[in-house]
Amino acid sequence: MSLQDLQFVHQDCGDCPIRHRAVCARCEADELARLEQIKYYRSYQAGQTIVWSGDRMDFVASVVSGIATLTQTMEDGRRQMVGLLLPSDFVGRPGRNSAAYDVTATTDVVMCCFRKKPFEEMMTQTPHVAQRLLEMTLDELDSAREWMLLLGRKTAREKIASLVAIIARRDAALNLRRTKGMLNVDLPLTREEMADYLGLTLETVSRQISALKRDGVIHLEGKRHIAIPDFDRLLEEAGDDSDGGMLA
Amino acid sequence: MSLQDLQFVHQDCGDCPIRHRAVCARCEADELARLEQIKYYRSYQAGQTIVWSGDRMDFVASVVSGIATLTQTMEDGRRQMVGLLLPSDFVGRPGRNSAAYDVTATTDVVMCCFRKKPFEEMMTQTPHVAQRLLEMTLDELDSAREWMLLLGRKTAREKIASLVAIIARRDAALNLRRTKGMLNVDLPLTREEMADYLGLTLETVSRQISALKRDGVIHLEGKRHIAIPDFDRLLEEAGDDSDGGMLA
DNA sequence: AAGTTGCCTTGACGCAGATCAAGCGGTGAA
DNA sequence: TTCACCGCTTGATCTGCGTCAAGGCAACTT
Repeated sequence: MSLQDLQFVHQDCGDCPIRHRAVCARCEADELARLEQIKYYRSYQAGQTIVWSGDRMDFVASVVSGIATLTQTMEDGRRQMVGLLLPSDFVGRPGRNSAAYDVTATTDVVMCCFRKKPFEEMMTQTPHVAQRLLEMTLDELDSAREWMLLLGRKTAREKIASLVAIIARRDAALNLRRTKGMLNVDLPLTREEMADYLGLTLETVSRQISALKRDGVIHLEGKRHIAIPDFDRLLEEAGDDSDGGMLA
Repeated sequence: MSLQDLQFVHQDCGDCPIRHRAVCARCEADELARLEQIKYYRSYQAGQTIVWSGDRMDFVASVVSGIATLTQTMEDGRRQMVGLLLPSDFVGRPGRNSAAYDVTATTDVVMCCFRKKPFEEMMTQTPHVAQRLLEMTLDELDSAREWMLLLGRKTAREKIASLVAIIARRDAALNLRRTKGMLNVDLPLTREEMADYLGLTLETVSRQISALKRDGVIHLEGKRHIAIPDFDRLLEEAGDDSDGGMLA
């Protein structure tokens, strides 16, 4: 554990989010020390599969940089994305040792891993970590349930608008970027990945993006960059009843 | 705390599942005592709403008997069920004090409640409870994600078959009922509730149930009772790749 | 006995989104 | 320079499920 690491720890953002979010927030030096001893980093290239569904998984991890996805696949190839992992998101499941879905790196990804056994042991001794993990898991459960509403009941147009809004919100939580009063968003996903996320086909995704553009809800710059002139309008298109306090 | 209660505690099933699942499994008498002091029971009638989305929710609870549902509703009335609470399931969210979805009693329901504040305090002192809760939440997250695959990618027929399989499996975990080699299942939901769960309309639910019956995948006895002659056949119809070890 | 209500089934029809297919622009390799 | 490939767009057509509508059955009320 270098001095550099320690500095990170006592700033409000570290290179290893789990350390920060689970432990550092409370600045418990001994817990930190224990975590430091069992952690290691791994890198993955864009497109690379990190874990296959059903594989033995003997670590838990936290995304340091890049974007990874969780997907489930049916025998005939139908795919559904069930989670999007952004930096600071947690993956892995204490108390189970095989993965339930494929984890794939969408961009180049760096993960901060902890071997599961020692991590679990540490959890039994440091309630803060278990509690923090519980909070994070409950958050994920909430967003999974929001996603169920989207998948089950929203139209294609609403789905696209929701996705853009969600990405904008997540982006904004990190660094809000505005130019000329517009909210700017980079789509980190291909049309096909969006389709897998939204339960649509890539053609429908493309058509609806074009439609939203035509109607002035979003502005397209290139294929992956979106500007949002009016966030409330977007939320209306998404069928959401509130903006979740993002711009409050 | 009555003698009766104590007896339950040291049997392998209590009237209050959280006590059993979170604490009693490890037989920690003092944790139990603390839980006992802050718990109380509440009953709800079939159809009654337990909490409205957005309401202040100052307790967490565990279902003792009956069936409750979690639903989200859009302004225009489109509804999506996002969870089905069977006995022993947990509801409520430590660390947040408003409900994120409607909780409704489908049948008469008895809940074992804990006021949130003291429950949270207790959690900080007793790592077992937080850990058990984490495990339960991770399980819920897994099933939410399985449900996302269903909502996003399965056909109406597959959705119905999946629902029947899931209810059969849950039922079986408690008490497996077979007559003449058949698995018997009572549907605890109306057609409309099934539709809200599966992201369909009640007409489609009805049609697909009829179709599965016509094709011999299920036998209907009355409107709510189903017999399954061949569970593997049902799973095949559901598009699942394994039976999750239920009959192993 | 007749009417009401809740839950369910079935039919006819229309539409949102899937499927099939063609083509475009950018990028990298030969 | 040409070719191939990938990600994307757009058009034409098809289809599964939603929508609208009618009616059946069982339980309950008057």
